[in-house]
Amino acid sequence: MSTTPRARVGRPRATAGSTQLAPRDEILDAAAALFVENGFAATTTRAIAERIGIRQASLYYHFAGKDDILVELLERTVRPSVEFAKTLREDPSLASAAALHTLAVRDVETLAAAPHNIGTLYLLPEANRDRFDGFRASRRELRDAYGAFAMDAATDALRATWTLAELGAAIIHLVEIVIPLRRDGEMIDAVRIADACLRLCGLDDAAIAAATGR
Amino acid sequence: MSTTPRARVGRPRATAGSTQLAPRDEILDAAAALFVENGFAATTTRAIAERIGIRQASLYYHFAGKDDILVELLERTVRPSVEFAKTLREDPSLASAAALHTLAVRDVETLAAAPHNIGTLYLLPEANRDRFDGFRASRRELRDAYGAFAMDAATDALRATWTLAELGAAIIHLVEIVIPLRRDGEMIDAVRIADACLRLCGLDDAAIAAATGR
DNA sequence: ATTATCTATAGATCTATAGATAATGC
DNA sequence: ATTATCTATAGATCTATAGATAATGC
Repeated sequence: MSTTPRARVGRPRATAGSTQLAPRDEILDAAAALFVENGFAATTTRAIAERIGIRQASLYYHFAGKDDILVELLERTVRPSVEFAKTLREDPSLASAAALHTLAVRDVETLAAAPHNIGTLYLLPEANRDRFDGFRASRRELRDAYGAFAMDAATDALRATWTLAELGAAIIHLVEIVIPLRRDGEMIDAVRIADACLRLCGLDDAAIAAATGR
Repeated sequence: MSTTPRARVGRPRATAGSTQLAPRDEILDAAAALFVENGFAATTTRAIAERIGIRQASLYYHFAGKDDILVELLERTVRPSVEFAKTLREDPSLASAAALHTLAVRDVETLAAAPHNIGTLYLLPEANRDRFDGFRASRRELRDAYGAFAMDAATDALRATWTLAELGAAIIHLVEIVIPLRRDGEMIDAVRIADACLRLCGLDDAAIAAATGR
């Protein structure tokens, strides 16, 4: 019943560890776990390689450098959210408050389910370096999507005192509370966090219930 | 009018930079700025020393190792909050909701005003290492103080579904949203964040107004 | 004598490159 | 021929220690 393990092209690894993933994905997975656990600078290329059973130098066949591994991890993690936000913006039947709530729930659930609590990478000091400005641009895009929904949903009083970028930043960080909470092993409730996002916009319980169809 | 600069004990520095701070505090300040900017592992002892105009090896007269600098920074940053929480708990005239709000406002303001946005150190992956368990214990103490106030102030429905530690963790992370917001240059409003902490406990606007005497 | 610095350096890394090698593909 | 690994290593660090030195304190 077992499928014959198809031999791979290229010189075999010294330690034959069977894996289903493509080598590049193995590296990304191992690096993610280690970056989250120890940080970027403290994670050596040797540690990444050892975790998947290859030699340190072999990493460089798949990535030009250690930075490039983090670049790809950050991009892969943020991109689905940006794209989901885009589809929500294009739905004319969806009120802003409902869109904001939907986006927040989706993001919280994604962050809560992602392997290795990979959202932690957003909090690394290195993620703010210029080298990773592709990621930072995506992040700004997501922030502004949150901000646009929020400004539209917010009460007049709030709209007069917050900018779109400020409100977006506050909400995105509220959503990302799930990251440290998960690290601490605490309970996560996507709807409760999404509700809090709407409260931040000045909506009361009745307005939240109306916006979310409860 | 200028006070005569009093000569210091010990061999003079190669580059005479005038400073008011004790050398130990100079080191802590420089290290804080660099740890926040680049992270712990990426900050070299040489970079810290250069920032204050001493040789790399001279750091070791004041600290046994790089870790000990971070230990002291973390402890110094969290301790005032823990102590303030303790004084609030000992005040019998203060309702829990009011105490929670007061503590949150104070913490947000402290984090917002601290040099170098030093609260960022809490987010470093290294801060979770065993080596820094003194800090982590202080942090748990603060979390549980928040949790105790919050559980006491919360609605029955909430008390039935959250543990003290969970609610404390959620609130402390909500307070600490100020750290990334400040890094991004966004506006900070301590009262708004403290209000959100009470909303997280299920209090409505009227209850929040009552608790904070508005 | 004490203090706070300095110079010099050992020993342990760490990243990335060069070039060899052992598979499969055609 | 192509692919994906391996071995070996250069060059650049980085932390921490040893011991000298230049001030003040008594």
